[in-house]
Amino acid sequence: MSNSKLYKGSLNTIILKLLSENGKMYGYEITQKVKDLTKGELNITEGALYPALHKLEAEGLLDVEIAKVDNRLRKYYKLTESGTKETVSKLQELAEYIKTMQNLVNPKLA
Amino acid sequence: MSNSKLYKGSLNTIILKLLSENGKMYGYEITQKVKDLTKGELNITEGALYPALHKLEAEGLLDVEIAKVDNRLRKYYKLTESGTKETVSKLQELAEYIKTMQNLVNPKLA
DNA sequence: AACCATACTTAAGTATCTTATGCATAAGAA
DNA sequence: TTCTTATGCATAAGATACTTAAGTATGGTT
Repeated sequence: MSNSKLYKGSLNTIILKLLSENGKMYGYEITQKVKDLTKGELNITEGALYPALHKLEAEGLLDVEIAKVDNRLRKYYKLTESGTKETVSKLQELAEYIKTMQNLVNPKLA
Repeated sequence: MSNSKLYKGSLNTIILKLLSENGKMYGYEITQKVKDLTKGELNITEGALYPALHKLEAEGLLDVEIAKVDNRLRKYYKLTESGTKETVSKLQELAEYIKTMQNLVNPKLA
């Protein structure tokens, strides 16, 4: 996913947030979007992404819709209702994490 | 370490930064300091901390000094020279990670 | 006497990710 | 026209970082 271990644990948050912004996306599209938005700093590997999508679906946070474009398969994912709630919660967790870490690392601001 | 998976991968950064601030610390002290600074939000478990300290020592980033206080053992850790360098690098990574994630999650600022 | 705080250790299990491989279609370069 | 690259998904094996849990030991509190 990246050379920095810090990204461990943030993949689900990224997926959920992107879906909440873009309505529906397919896996490959997500990898490209992330590469784009981060100017190449963050590259999500397929080996991480697809199992993550399957798990989120199994947990009922995502719905799938299969499409065929140019004779190629695409699996579009979108948030379910509970997926939308989870997105809010994950984003709060991220904000909280960032605040906590800045507090630890930059205690002069505390 | 915490209910949020986001902390996965940031333990080493936390240890190194605390040592760079406080000169030398022992394991138990680190857990208490983190609990303090984060008002209880982040609790580092012993099962995570002690192996991490041993590994950082094995990598040459930390030096150990054993002390006996009140008939109890303490192992004080402090940064080596290369540990100090690594701390700088880890803190840069953290800043970079935060920037990237805010970009992904808050793209209006991009 | 029982419990909690201090202090360190380590083993077993889990989760997340990397690395690698595989399948399949299409477009572009050599 | 053959080879590479891009598109698109899937999954198994291994690495890593953590959780959970148990163990050892001292000392203060109820």
